Amino acid sequence: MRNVGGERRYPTIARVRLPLDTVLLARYLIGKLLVRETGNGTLSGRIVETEAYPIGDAASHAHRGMTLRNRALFLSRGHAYIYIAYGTSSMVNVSSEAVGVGAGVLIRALEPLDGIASMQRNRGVESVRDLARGPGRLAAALEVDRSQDGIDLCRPGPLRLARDDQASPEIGVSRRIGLSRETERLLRFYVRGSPFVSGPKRLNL
DNA sequence: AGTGCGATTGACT
DNA sequence: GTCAATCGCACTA
Repeated sequence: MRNVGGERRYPTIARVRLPLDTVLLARYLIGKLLVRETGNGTLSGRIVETEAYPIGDAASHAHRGMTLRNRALFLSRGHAYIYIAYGTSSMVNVSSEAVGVGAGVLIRALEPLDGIASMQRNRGVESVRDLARGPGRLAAALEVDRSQDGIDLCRPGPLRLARDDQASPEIGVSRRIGLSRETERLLRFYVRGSPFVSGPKRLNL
């Protein structure tokens, strides 16, 4: 979506447009845009991979109740929950239910759009394909960390969601990645055929 | 105050 | 394909 000046526009997504269900939201977010405004300009990417962590899911950080770390999961749908995994990688999630209900959608990969040169600098990597292929990588590329935890992604600000008027991509479904206590439910969604999707090949068919 | 564990990544065989 | 680095945080006492 570009205007005549060639600059991409990022229309925000009203909260009421977000599905009121974690799994539906995970699917809905495929093809939408994640936009990061920094002092040095705009960084953005198309969401090509998500995972749902719904109500009652034993693997969800919200499963054992609200804590200092996970409280953003209990905000109304469309707020950022950001945490650090393995001491080094920040993970970007979207809260996905009503206020007081803990659930979220993990954004696992982006197709880089604007600010690619900045992302390459942030990641120390040239390959555009590898800039945001993986949850920790995309956070590093977009300069996202715990200081954006709790931000409303449905309002203008340093981190937000945006629409993109493109043909709806073909969405694939698989089990989730990287969980030790694996559930059998199909809670991972991705753009079929996209080179920007993470995960083993057999899960991306 | 101490312990154990990851919703990962990058380096390596 | 394997494997270890790394540290914030929840949990136990």
